[in-house]
Amino acid sequence: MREVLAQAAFQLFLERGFERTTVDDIVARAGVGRRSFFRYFPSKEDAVFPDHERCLAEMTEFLAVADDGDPVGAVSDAARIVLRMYAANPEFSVQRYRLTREVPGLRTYELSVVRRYEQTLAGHLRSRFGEDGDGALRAEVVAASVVAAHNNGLRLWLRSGGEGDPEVAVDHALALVREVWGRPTASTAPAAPGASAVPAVPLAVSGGGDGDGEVVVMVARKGTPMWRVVQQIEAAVGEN
Amino acid sequence: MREVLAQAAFQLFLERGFERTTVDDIVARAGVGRRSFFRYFPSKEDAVFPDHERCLAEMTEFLAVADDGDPVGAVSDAARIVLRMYAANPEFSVQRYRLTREVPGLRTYELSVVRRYEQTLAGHLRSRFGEDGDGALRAEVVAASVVAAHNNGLRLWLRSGGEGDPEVAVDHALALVREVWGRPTASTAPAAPGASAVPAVPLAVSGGGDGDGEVVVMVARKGTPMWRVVQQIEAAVGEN
DNA sequence: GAGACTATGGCACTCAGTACCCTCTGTAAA
DNA sequence: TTTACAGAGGGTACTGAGTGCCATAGTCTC
Repeated sequence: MREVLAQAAFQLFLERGFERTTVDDIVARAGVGRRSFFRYFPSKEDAVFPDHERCLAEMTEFLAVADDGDPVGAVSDAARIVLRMYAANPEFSVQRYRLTREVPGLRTYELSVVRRYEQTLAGHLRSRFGEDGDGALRAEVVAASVVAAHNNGLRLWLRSGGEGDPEVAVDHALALVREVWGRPTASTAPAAPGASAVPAVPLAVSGGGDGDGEVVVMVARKGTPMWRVVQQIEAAVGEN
Repeated sequence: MREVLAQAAFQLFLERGFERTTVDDIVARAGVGRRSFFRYFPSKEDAVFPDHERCLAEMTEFLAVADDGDPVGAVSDAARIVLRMYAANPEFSVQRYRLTREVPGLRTYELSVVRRYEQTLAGHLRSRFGEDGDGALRAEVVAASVVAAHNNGLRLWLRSGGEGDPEVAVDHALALVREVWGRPTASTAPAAPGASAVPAVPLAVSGGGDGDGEVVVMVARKGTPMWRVVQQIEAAVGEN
């Protein structure tokens, strides 16, 4: 029923445009009563994004059981859930993308959906980073970065007409975020030449009198990726 | 006229709530015809944010003449224009914030406004970073980060009831973004204790045979803020 | 078969937003 | 002084989204 309505609605949106299609048109084609439409979709816009609710639930569930050791990695993987939803129906996704670009109401609606994803990610990061200090701030900025990177890669694929693998563009975009915000794991971070062969060796040397006067000497090859340097220093200096 | 309508609308929204106030109520209180309302505001929501259009124009103008040497700094300063608009009317801003939090329709509307700011910032960054390669990607991620940081600081101030100076929270939030995405300048970066007294001393020592085999030794006091460490290393290792 | 529960349809209503046309006022040309 | 014009505001009627309420039909339970 829900499926029938969503398909009828989408067909009509493509044929006549979103605004020139009334709910009466939709229910007429679907062969159901008008009242039933609003039982399945709270608004006309919802019929265009019938699967986001499910996807959001999936993301929430994923994050609930996610590995705690790498929060940024976890939210990046969570973002990939959305990507896979789009990739599961390339043709539909591309058509919807073109439709959404044209209709201001749909663009606004999509913003609210994206915002819910972002808040879900931010909530997870906040619980890991801690509410105090800059925890909440970092959580929101990282979540926004992940969403922006994901959407950049996704749009690249959508604009191409859904050709090829969208994962490559999104992986690349997310990697850029992780380079600055999080510790990449071996599975997703590109192996940097030299970095694994001659890893940076943090070496703490007791210097002055008080604890805060300690001096850290860090050695790295020139060409070592910045994330790797930061990773090592943070481990030695201790998050400050 | 526009002002009269906006004030009448806002009064009623506070008294009865946004959804329980009709446009007829507003024009009745303002003493004008219903048709006039929609001449000045395209929608009921617009009456809640009467100054964003002007603010967006101001931001666009600012970026057009902004210093090109520090794009991230320029968009951060551009974001502060929005902050100052809020800070100019603390009472109004706080009341509107509380109203917006309660009404889903207003939240969605605000998202679309924020999105336009973000795209303005991203457009400026894109023109500086270049469209090719990761330029567009970086532009969008940085713009999203700046907006998220700005909004975090702004919301902190709004939740406090508009007490004190909102600039401090926003400056701090934006500084965090600049620590990872841009080079902080002396004026915006907080002076870290110890960092200025005993600055990190990057020291490049030629190591292996080829240029890539060079080794960088970096010395810093324990307690040095991470952004300062990264800043020094980047200067020595050279952006990689 | 009575009662309860669920899915669906129908009807009437509110209200945002728009199209069209009206009046009024001020201004400038003849 | 009259006429022509323009622009601000007002009025009316309409479309269409979304909601509340009730009726109906199928289904399950006891």
